[in-house]
Amino acid sequence: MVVVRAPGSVCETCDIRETAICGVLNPDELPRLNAIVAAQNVAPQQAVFFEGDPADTLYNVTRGCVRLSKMLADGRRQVTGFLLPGDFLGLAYYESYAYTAEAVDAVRLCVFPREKFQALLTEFPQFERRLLSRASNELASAQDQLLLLGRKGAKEKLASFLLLLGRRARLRGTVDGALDLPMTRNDIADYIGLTTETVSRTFTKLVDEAVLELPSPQHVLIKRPEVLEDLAGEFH
Amino acid sequence: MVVVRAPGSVCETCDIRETAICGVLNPDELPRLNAIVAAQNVAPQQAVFFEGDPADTLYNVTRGCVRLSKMLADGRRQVTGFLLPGDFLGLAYYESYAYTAEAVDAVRLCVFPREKFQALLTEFPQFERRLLSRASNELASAQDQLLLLGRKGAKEKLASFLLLLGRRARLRGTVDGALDLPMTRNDIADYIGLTTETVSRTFTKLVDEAVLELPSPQHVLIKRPEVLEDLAGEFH
DNA sequence: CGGCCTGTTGATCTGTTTCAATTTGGGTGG
DNA sequence: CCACCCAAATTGAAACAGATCAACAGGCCG
Repeated sequence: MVVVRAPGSVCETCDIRETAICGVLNPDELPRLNAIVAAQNVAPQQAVFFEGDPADTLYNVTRGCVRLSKMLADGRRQVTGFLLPGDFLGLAYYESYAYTAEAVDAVRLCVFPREKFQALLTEFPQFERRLLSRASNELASAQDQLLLLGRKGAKEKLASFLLLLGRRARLRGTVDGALDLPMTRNDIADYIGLTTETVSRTFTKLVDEAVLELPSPQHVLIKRPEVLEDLAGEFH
Repeated sequence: MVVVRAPGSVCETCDIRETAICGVLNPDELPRLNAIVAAQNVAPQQAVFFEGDPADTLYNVTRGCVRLSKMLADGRRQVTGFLLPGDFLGLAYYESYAYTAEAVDAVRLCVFPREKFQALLTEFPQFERRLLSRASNELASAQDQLLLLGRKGAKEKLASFLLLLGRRARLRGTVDGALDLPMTRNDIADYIGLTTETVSRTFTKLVDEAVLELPSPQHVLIKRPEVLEDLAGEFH
């Protein structure tokens, strides 16, 4: 694990600062954060930490995609989330992490030692406020995912997943309708509670129905988003 | 909806104060909380609020069981949680609630107007700290539930559910192994992602295997908790 | 060039749902 | 107090979605 001390200007030039928690700090507070942060690169498929590890570090994803997962004793896996740049990682008010975090592709993280981070929380209340707001958004997303896993069929699950990725991609200014899937079919399957085969079959069904195009397995073009919305079936 | 102004001494005599968020306040801070709280009774099956309602109130459950749920457009329902006395309700940092909250049985709530509650948060930082810690515990539970919904079979799901209730009942000092189920089979089914019939069948299987006894549908005796633990399959 | 990992497709199998019929139990009114 | 009523729970039989098992294609890297 390579941890590099961050140069003094990292935060100022960080292009995801507004979307990350750091965004609540104003220019004269920023150096305080800068002082406790380090950068870390994680290679594809490498773990950031494992479920059960002592939770002594907090992270901010600045590049790449991080996969969160939990395992059953016999090896069945549930992916509980995918983190993208701007996402916060490591909020654990027990002493140990509740899930494993691994890099899907080449990942870069901002690393905060827990003690120092908590000191900053006390110093800057708006920081804690922001964190609570984050946590509560994550809770809402988790509940959407409960609905997906508990009550949706295969097609509905995949549709919801693609829309979710689409929404997040749009926030980060991608070409509308073009989606990049850094994760494998197996990762997707473990996220939406299916098998690789069913995910694959469902993709081909949606292609047959002209809802999607798949120039390559990791590149999706959403041709008829309204059909996906319909399938996702959210009540609004 | 009946909202009763609370008498001056409510909080002092509240028997769930230690387990609720209010527990972080010391005796001289308590009156400040008392000043903004009201009591509310909710009859069985009545809604506290609906998904989408403006989130202008926060609650603390002091008696009974509250069911949280989300619906799909066609009526399929996912129960996202059951709240018991001491549980906090209404943490929503959007303007509207992300789920519906309904009384399972006779429920009593402490009601906090959002504005006033937030003012208290600013005034007592340890209050906000506690809330963040709650949120992060809930997040951890939600992830357990994702694992359950996404990767467990019917028997494993029911086992996990009963163990969860058991753990919570033990915290509140019940006779070990005796469980009360205030919710219906249908509520359970919608919580663990099954149908009423499958829940019922799985109960009878567990009774046949002498893991449980069912003196009545709402009263469970756990005879062999180790079998349930085994079925739940948590990795520890 | 060859091997391997990922993805796709096909055939079969199984756990859970669905549909349908009973049974049980708690609450209500006579 | 008892009989009735209705919702909830249980049980059975049939259907189905998705899993499992298996084969094969394609791209990438050594």
